[in-house]
Amino acid sequence: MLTIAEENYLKAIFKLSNGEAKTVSTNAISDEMETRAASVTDMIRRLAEKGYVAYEKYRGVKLNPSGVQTAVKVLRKHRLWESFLVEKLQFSWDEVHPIAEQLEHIKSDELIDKLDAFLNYPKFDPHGDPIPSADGKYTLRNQILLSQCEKEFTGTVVGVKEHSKAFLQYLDTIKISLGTKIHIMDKLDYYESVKVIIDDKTEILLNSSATSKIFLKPNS
Amino acid sequence: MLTIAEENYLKAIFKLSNGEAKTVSTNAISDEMETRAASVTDMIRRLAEKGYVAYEKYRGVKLNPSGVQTAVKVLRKHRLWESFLVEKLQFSWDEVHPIAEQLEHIKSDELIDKLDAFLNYPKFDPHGDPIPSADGKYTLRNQILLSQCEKEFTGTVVGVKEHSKAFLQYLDTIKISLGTKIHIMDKLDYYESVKVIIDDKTEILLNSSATSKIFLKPNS
DNA sequence: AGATATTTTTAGATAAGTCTAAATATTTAT
DNA sequence: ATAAATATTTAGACTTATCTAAAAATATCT
Repeated sequence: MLTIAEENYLKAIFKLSNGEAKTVSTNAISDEMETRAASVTDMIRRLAEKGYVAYEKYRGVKLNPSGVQTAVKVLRKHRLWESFLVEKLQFSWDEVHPIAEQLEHIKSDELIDKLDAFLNYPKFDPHGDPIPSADGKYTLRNQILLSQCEKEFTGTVVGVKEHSKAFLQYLDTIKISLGTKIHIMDKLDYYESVKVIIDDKTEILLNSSATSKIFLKPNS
Repeated sequence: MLTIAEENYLKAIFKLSNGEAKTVSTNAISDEMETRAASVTDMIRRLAEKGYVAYEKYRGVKLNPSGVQTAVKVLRKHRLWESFLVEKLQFSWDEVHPIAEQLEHIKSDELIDKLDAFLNYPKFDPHGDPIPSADGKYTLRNQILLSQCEKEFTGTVVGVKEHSKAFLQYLDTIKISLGTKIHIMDKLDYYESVKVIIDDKTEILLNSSATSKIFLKPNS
């Protein structure tokens, strides 16, 4: 049985390899997890012994199938719990991440499947991330970062890349949430700023720290 | 911040001292927690240093107010989660204990209070145990063990003392659950057996291993 | 009260997970 | 292609939570 720390490392490696079996460096993991590189090396050796990752000294680490499976399951749990917190307990989307970080490590397949059913098998969580089904499958949506959209593009917010309270509250204050319609009026050179209209109403200037974290789906 | 192990020790001490500030022995704790006495001594020293318990070498341990408060809070969480699992996720009462043992250690006051509200502030959990409110108060019901009832007594099942799957499934097979009416027809000497009628229908012989674990409330 | 039994504590070990500091390997830049 | 910079690993230490075996304290029994 995996420990919480082991699950968190697998989750981080999965995140850094974008879900694929890409090689990830020790430093990238230590950055992501806010630990020291030496700790990462230790843990990776343990995970390699248990067969969850393929590891070559100085060459980085790659998830094995069992590692991918575990990471996806933790992600499924995290996102289902976030959905529960928002849908059933009236939490706002900026409050749920740290609580779900704890809940995602509860061990019970029956629990997570019943929770899934209780929530009516949601496909996406409150931040727009896809929720893997019990068999580990999930669909990546047709989405594009706001920062990569052209002038005159119109789309709907379907996800965010960062889940920090600060960022999500900023989005709240400028009235951006999942489902918000965004039209790009202009792209400025100044700090890669983008002038947009929100829900056909408010005109606002967004800089790259926002536009690089907002996913849009093209409007039909 | 308390670790899971520390919370579990406080919970065990609370249970053994029947909620009161009674002194508990090292061995009693090691029995309850299925660890060795030496481990208990270690942990108790740590809890004493942090102020949760009063400890005198060779004389046992007693919860301080902060220890009682912590234990009650863990109990509140355990019982609310059990209620959630049964009421909302359709678990049966014999499945929820081990899952709640995990969930009771999730740290978030807001979570537990919102869960309480979502469940509509239940007073008792699926095993009939009282659920402490947010301020730590809870009511002990007027209840008596079946084994201590006289002949001709009639009462309603309001709680069970043991939460193991085996025991609860046994109660299921003999059609005893919370709310079941029980009338005592006779008390036999043989293994302290008791002859009862269940819900005015089924006559059955219960031995002490059952009667010492079933709480009844007198019928009016 | 003294011998024996029981309980509790101490001492030393182990595993997980982390750290710092130093050593080593790899990459980059001239 | 070699020196400098960067990345990674090793070595050794610490904390938490556990264990076993031995020592010490307390309780029990005649």
